[in-house]
Amino acid sequence: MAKETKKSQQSRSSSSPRAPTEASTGQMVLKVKQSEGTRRSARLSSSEGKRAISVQKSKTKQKKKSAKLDAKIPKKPPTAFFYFLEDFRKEFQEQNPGVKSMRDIGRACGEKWKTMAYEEKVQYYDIAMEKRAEFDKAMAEYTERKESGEDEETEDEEEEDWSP
DNA sequence: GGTATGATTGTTAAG
DNA sequence: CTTAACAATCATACC
Repeated sequence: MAKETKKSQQSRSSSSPRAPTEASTGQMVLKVKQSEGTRRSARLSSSEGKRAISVQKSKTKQKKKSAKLDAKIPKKPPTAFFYFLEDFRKEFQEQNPGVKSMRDIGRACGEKWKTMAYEEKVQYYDIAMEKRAEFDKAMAEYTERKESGEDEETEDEEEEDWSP
C-alpha cells in the first residue's frame, strides 16, 4: 500500500506556496519551514520594536465553560500538543504516581515537547491536521449561517426541567 | 456543592 | 500584522 504520509497536504494549501517542487528534490525534506516567518518572527520583531512586549499579560484566563459561551461558534479541536498530552499523561502518571495534577504534567510535557524531534511531533501534527480540516468545514457553515442570519436559532435544546 | 483557577502549547478568528 | 482567546484536564482554592 502506498499510503505513507502524504495526505497531510490536504487541499487547504490552495494558497500555500510550498508544495510543488517537492517532488523534484526527490528527498522528503519534510516541511520544516511551516511558517517560521510569520508569527514567530513577528513576536520577535514586536518585542524588539516595542519595549514591553506582551508577555502574556492576560495571564490566560480562559475557562468558565459553564457559562454558555459556546453559542454557535464551532469548538476548537485539540491541538497536536493536547494529543501528545493524552499519551504523555498516561506515562507520566505511571512514572510519577505521586504527581498532583496536570499542572505538573503540563510543565513536564512542555519541556519535553520542545525537546522532541520534528518527526516525532509530526505524527501528532498529522492528527491535528485532520481535525482542523473538519473544523474548517464547520467554520464555513458557521460563517455562512452567520451571514445568512445569526438571529435565527432553533432553540431546540432548552431542556431545562422536563419534569411533568 | 459548585465554580474558578492554574499550567502547558498550538491553532484560529478577528481587529 | 498583531492580539487575545480557547482547546483538555484535574488538583486545589474559596464560600
